[in-house]
Amino acid sequence: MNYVSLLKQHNLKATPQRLEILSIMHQSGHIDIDGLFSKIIQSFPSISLATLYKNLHIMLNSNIILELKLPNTKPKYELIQAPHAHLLCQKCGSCIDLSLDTDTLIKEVSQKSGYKLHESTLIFSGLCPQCQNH
Amino acid sequence: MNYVSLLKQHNLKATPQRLEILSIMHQSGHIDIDGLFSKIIQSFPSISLATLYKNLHIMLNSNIILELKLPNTKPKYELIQAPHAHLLCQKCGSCIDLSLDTDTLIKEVSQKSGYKLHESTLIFSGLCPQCQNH
DNA sequence: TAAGTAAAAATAATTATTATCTAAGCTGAG
DNA sequence: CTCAGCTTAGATAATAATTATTTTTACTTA
Ligand SMILES: [Mn+2]
Ligand SMILES: [Mn+2]
Ligand SMILES: [Zn+2]
Ligand SMILES: [Zn+2]
Repeated sequence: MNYVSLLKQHNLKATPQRLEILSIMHQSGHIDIDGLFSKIIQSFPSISLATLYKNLHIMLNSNIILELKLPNTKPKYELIQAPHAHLLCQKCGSCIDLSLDTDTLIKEVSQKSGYKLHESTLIFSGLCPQCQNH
Repeated sequence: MNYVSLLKQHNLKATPQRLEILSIMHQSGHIDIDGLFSKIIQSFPSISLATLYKNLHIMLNSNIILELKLPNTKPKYELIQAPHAHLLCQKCGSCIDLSLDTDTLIKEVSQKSGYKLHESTLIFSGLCPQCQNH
């Protein structure tokens, strides 16, 4: 994926810092502000949390990334892809994607409730396969 | 419901402040820290946010109440009842309960993923019936 | 090149949350 | 009943998290 054009599509300058944020997110999948900071500071030693927050907000508003509010932790950020659910391990703290047919679920709930629904946040918490053997 | 015995069941003292917190939550359904504070201060003018946070944490740990992390707002708190999903209106900000068979959903996801799941957070966002007519 | 713009950097300010300390209230042993 | 022990509210301070402001740098283009 070409992040330069992704940013330009949203009328945002493709600065090296922003490209690195997106690249880190691509590698990490789901990452919180501190994880992001400790990684990006390696290539941009002078960057500050303020710059990071600023860029996260800008990219959130442009719908390039999304913010995942999870129980018991700081919010995590990820690149926007197809809508999906999340699996959380309460022991090791891992968070992984779960492809799930959110569309039909949303339609069902829309009918049932009378709401005109646009999005869903579906988080399932428990023990991942590894953590079950301990 | 008798909040005195509810608290005692969890080995917590049934102080007037805690009882009032629970009573406000019962009336309000879903309420954030500021809403809670502005209500409770009417009956307990000397209470502070610190006391409020302290008691929320205690009751969260005892599983008397739960914390709902919603997009774009401060977390809301509610009494623990049967597991359910939530409907969020992006226009008026309302948050209401949606009874939904979370059990079968959890079972499906457990099978599919290999996780041993204990709980789910299901939030649907969109427009409530009222807000659709504007 | 000079002007205009957008973003990074540096810093300050604000807000949100947690920690510490003291005093008050309840409880149960003697 | 009374005192010691324990829990909590209240008061306050400290920390953490986020946002705002200002200055500097870099890029674009006329
Ligand atoms: Mn994801
Ligand atoms: Mn609810
Ligand atoms: Zn795990
Ligand atoms: Zn509405």
